[in-house]
Amino acid sequence: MYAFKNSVTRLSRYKSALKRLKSVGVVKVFSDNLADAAGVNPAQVRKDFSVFGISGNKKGGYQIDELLAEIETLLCKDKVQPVILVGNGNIGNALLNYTGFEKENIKIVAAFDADDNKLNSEATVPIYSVDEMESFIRENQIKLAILAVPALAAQETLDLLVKAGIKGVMNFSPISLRAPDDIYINHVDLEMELETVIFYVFSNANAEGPQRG
Amino acid sequence: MYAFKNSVTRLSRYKSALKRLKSVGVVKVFSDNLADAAGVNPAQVRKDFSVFGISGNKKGGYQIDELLAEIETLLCKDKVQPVILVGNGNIGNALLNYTGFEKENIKIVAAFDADDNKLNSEATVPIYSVDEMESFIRENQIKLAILAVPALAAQETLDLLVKAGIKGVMNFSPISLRAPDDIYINHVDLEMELETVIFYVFSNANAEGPQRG
DNA sequence: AGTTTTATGTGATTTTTTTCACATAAAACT
DNA sequence: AGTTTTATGTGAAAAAAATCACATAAAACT
Repeated sequence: MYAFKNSVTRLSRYKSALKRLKSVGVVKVFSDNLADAAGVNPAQVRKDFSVFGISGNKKGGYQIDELLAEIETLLCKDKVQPVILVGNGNIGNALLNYTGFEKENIKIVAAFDADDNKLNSEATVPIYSVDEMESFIRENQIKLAILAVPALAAQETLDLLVKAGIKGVMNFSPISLRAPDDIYINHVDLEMELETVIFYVFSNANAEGPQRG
Repeated sequence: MYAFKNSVTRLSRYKSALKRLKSVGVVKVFSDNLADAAGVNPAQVRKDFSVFGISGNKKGGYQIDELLAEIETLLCKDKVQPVILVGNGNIGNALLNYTGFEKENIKIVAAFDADDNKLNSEATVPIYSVDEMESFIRENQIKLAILAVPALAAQETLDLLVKAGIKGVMNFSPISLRAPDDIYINHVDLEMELETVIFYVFSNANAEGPQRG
């Protein structure tokens, strides 16, 4: 349903690699440099750029500044993206204090929790009651939410978010959610990610080639 | 390099869906029930099971208990998996207090940090100096690590982990890491995940069908 | 100005992943 | 016991993703 998702995630990875290269003074990259820095195949880099209409200079590679600008435009980094956080538990709170989003022009503008003891409308990022969530979303026309509530509350919270006008969700709740087709949900499942690591470390699924003698 | 990675991550998702179904009293599932609960195609479920040698009953579907047991064996859930956490910052600390791992038989046995002010060998999960990390890994034969250190320290920390015998890493540091082929690294990039959501919400890349008019 | 070099951009190819579709076998029903 | 029903398991087909390979054009060098 969502086309070239891998290309989009790689764009993000290229961006991060480019910033790193830029920070050490590099001005120009070639597809193989960048591929190397991003851990992919050089043809993949060029193909991805082709998909998004990014072009470089024959023989001259890509000017990092220009390339970054094009990628950042594609990733909507030209203005601050306001996001709300729902669920101020363990993970939610870490995300609230996470400095990584800000440098990517993503700002958590408010958090919401069902537990009244956690509310604090005076905090740098105010924490309001979920009862106020729907009106906040509507009034501020928020389109993005980070969902970090317990599994049991996840689906109903999502329904509420969707009803209020949220169009994209990063979901940390350990449950697959249902939403209309025009809502984009990215499920970040920490247990699953770690279990995948465990599988490859302890299974012999990654034994190379055919087993011999 | 790592075969059927998607099948492995789906296994994890099936497990979680099955547990949920079990918790509400369901005893038996069919490939289409499970597919529905896990958000995939029924043929995908059967194909995945086929890959891992899991079989059900012709016409009778799958007994949840048996199925769960088989999946859990595949995912090495028969014993507690000891993991170390490196980097006790914002994200690291949230993971330390995250209750989700424990119910999956994953236990963070120790944490390490470069900042001496954060050390606490008396805590439920002791926090030691990184200087002690290598010997801890060797002595306890730890194979799994969660890496949540700042980008600048990530590669050298990884090198140290690998040298000490770590074979699988869940990496939260916002940088792609280099490691020998026999080390499995799973990169969880929070900015990237959120940027992907932003892309699909604000680009018109997901407009349906060919543009008309 | 002409030649050589070199890295892009993209069709073609290969590989991987997903889905289809149906033969098969077990259960349910008569 | 025989017939029908129904869901598995898997080859075959389709779709998607990654990689190859080369024509092309711009830069560098003579």
